[in-house]
Amino acid sequence: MRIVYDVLRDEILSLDLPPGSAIDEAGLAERFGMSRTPIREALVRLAGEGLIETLPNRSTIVSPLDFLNMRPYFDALVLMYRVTTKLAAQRHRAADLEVIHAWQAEFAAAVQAQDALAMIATNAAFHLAVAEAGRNPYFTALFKRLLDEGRRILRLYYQSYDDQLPQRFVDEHDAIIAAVAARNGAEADQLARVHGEQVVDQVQMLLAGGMRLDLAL
Amino acid sequence: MRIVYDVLRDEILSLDLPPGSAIDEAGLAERFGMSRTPIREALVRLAGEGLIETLPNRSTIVSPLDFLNMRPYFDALVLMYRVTTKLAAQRHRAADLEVIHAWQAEFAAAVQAQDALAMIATNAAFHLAVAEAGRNPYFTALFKRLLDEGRRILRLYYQSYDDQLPQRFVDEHDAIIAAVAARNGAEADQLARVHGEQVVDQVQMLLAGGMRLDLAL
DNA sequence: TGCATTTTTCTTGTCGACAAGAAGAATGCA
DNA sequence: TGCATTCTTCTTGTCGACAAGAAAAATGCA
Repeated sequence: MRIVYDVLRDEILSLDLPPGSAIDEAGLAERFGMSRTPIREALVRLAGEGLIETLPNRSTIVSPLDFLNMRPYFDALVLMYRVTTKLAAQRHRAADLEVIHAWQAEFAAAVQAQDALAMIATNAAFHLAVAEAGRNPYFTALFKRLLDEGRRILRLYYQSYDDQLPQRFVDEHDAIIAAVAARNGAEADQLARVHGEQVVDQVQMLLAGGMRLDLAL
Repeated sequence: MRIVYDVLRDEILSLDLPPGSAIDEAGLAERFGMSRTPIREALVRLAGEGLIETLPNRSTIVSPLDFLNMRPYFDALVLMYRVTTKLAAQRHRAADLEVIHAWQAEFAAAVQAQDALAMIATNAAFHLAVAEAGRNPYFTALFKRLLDEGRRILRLYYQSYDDQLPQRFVDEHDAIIAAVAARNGAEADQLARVHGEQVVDQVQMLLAGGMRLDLAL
């Protein structure tokens, strides 16, 4: 059922269900007050998105986070930052900008309030709104998946600022909005690249250092 | 069950199940000699990949092909051609080149034999092998999905050559292999771009023209 | 006691049957 | 006859129970 899928997905992405933990169908069935059949359908969907891994005839577990080879993840993330922003500059319509502005306002508010969880959510929503304006469902879908996967990783990132994200990020978002509004694809691309690489560098520095402790979330 | 998923997937991509046609669970259950439960699981997986669309409490149909807005599809395809080839140049290992060479040989043979279906399959396998050498599962997954989706579209393309693909494509593959082997990322990127855009231009010419007839496949 | 083998016990995978919901057919009324 | 409403019929969604398979426990033998 839809509900089961949504709840489990959120619990996985928020690390309520820690990576590697086992998933018990019968238990979930009891918890949600329904039969195992709809539970299994939700699990199949989650497996399709790579959020859980199902060992045949054996247990199914929440997909582990692989902190060793994150290079591919970051490469993909930065490229999607770039391409979706560039496309937004080229293909956006007036109404799109309103949505983007709205999310940027919420993001700024979250930064102001030093609310880490809200920052993660609104930042993702901001960039997704930009991606939507680019009108390429293939890129948007991959980007969404990367941002979701990132919810499990980026949390470390925000913690490195002690729940305090620099104002600079808000400014960069504003610059991106300006480039998109001006339909300047090259500029939008460049800004998105810098914006993305900044996140990546920071997280990699964290991982290179002794940030192992936080993984026990 | 795995088998059902594979068979249905192939029938959809090969247009044996035409876009828009209805899918009957009970019928499939009888055909595969099993209960509806495993059938449904296969359908959920297919829906997750966008190959079928399921109207709640109503019928489920094979996803229609949208020939009007294919721009996003082509944009994504060309970008994935480029980025996977470039990464292959940067990250491949010796063993990867052997696999790539093997598929290129099969592709050349298919062109020689003027076997359109084999061309489609081996061309996709060739580019996927290149993508695998790039070692970015996010890009590879999207690329695979685009190539699969392309099996339903590209067929038109190959028909435009009357099942006779120019030798030029084989040569371009060779050039790509050379750039990858030389670890020349920029060159690989450029070659992949031209290669991809060529396919796109050709298909778009077909669609602009009166190629509507073939859609009744 | 140590190891191989059997048995038990879970978990997952599959089944047949029933419930729910929607589209279309049939009916009744003006 | 035309239209709204009820009823039928089909398809999908869910259920509880059973089958299959794997890990763990127990047993037997040296």
